[in-house]
Amino acid sequence: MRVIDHPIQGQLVRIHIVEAEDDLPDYESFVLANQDLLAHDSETTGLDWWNAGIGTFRARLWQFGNAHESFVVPVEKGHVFRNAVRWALRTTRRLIAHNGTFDLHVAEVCLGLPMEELAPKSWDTKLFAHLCDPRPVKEQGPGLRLEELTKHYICPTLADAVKGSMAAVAKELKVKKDDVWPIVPIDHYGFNLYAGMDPILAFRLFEMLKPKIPVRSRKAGLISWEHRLAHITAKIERRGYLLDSAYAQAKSAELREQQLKWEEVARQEGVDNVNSTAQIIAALHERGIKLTKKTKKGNLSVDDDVLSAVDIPLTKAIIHAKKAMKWRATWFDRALRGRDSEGRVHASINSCQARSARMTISGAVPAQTLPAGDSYVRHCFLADPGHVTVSSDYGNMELRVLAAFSGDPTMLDAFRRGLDLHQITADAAGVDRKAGKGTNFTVCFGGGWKAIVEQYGVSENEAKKAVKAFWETYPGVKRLADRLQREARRTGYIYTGTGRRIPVDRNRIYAALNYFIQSTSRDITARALIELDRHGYTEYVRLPIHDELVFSFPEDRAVELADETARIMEMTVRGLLIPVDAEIGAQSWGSVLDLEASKH
DNA sequence: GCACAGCGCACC
DNA sequence: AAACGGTGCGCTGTGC
Repeated sequence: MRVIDHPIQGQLVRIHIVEAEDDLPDYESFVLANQDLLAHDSETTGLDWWNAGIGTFRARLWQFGNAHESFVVPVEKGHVFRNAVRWALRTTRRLIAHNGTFDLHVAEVCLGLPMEELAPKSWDTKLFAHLCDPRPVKEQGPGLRLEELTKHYICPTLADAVKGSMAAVAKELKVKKDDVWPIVPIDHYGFNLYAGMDPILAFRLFEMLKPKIPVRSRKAGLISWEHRLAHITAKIERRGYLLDSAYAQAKSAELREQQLKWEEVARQEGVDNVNSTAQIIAALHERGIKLTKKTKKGNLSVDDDVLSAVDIPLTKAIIHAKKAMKWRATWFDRALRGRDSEGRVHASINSCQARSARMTISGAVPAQTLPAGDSYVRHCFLADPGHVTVSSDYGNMELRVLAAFSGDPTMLDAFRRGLDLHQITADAAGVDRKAGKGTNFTVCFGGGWKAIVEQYGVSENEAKKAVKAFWETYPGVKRLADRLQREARRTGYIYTGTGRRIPVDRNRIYAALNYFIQSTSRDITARALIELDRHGYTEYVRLPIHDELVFSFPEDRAVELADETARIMEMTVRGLLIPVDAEIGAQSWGSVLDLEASKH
């Protein structure tokens, strides 16, 4: 057994490195003495846990610890060590981990411990951190990553030292940071320090964060609620989504051809690299074209809007080449790269991520950003063999949430009687429906007339009229917005109906209404996932996308299952129904879009 | 050679 | 008085 003593704010903590079987009795004593509550973490060769079966992914170390002491076990050294870890995970009554969903995947595929066994007794410090303060570092928050939280809540220098230790290892081994994990020697000091410190920090964070969770959030049961949700999204990740590899490969090749063709045109027109804004600006200036639109940082912008307005072969070539590249790389190639041995792709679902607690979905299926306008990309995602895709979405979710919580009579009446809310806004302002719709959405986002002009191409005059009319037509919304802004100004926070506390920046008080609407909507979708899980439907869920759930149902029961799940998803909020519409497609996700399009 | 900021763009 | 909210990712160019 090797020992590393390392200071945390002047106090030494001890990391025990298990090297041989002889070291296991001490480790076992430690686990037994701490079996009521232990933090754990795993170090692996990468993040692609779904490749454990084909041997390209494996667990290397597993660590257990409390606030003062940890043990690092070399699971890759053989079954004796794997068994020792499996035993500890089973014996411990309560497990703490940071972003523990990942470790649950690893425990399942590398140790054969079902997620269903460990999840109910697991606490995730990332969820605790989010309930305390969801803001990322770049928005003056503590962040949600372990290093960031360590820096904010425990010790800034320690966070840098631990993070730096792996950076130093990468440098020493002359590889990129991301490539160090599979090759770093199992007994490397920096690696062991990094690994052994993790559970100690997670344990301390847990102790630190638990009392900081707002009383209202705790009383509302948000802690267990978020954990249940995280375990459901982990099961969705585990199931994965069947990829139509032949289709994806064909489309990737097709787009590559288009990309090369248009890049060649751009080259002949004087732009070697279509992704270089600098080259594009230079080429346009050479042609005497004046650019005026600026980026956020004040530089000249050459986005799609700007380029589309200049009708010459060069801009056309740039637009087409960039789009072909983006679609190929971001959708098809990414999905193909992420396939497991059965041709399925596994999204990474952060169940509680944005300031509003909205989920984010990244990795091989960036579900939330797949092109929605046409079915070209979504065709590559398939329901299981013999299944069909069903997409169930909430109708006007955010506006209904706004109506329900504001209690505004006009808005409530419109939804109850099935009237056209966008037209109501439009009529009140004396503008067309497009401007009315733009106003309804933009106000929900906290925007003003300028934003409506920008995004919906409405005239300045009309936009101003529409915003004024909005607030006059829906006085209940005004009252809700005012109340939330007052609360935010007074306390720095708003609370949602589910007991969630959301920080509101002083210089963006107007965002309070949007945070409320967005977060409440997220919680309605989250509630649906929890209820569906309770009824045993999670195996059919492929993805949650804000106000929509995508299912794979057996074809012969699709109608029945679509209906049952839609009824479970539906929710009445303060007397107003948030309805769900289930669209049944063929096997591919894209087919749902095609069928919808053919109806209209 | 790598990390990071900035940009542009896909979505709700 | 007015105020556009929330994301992830591929690429370039810059700075270390």
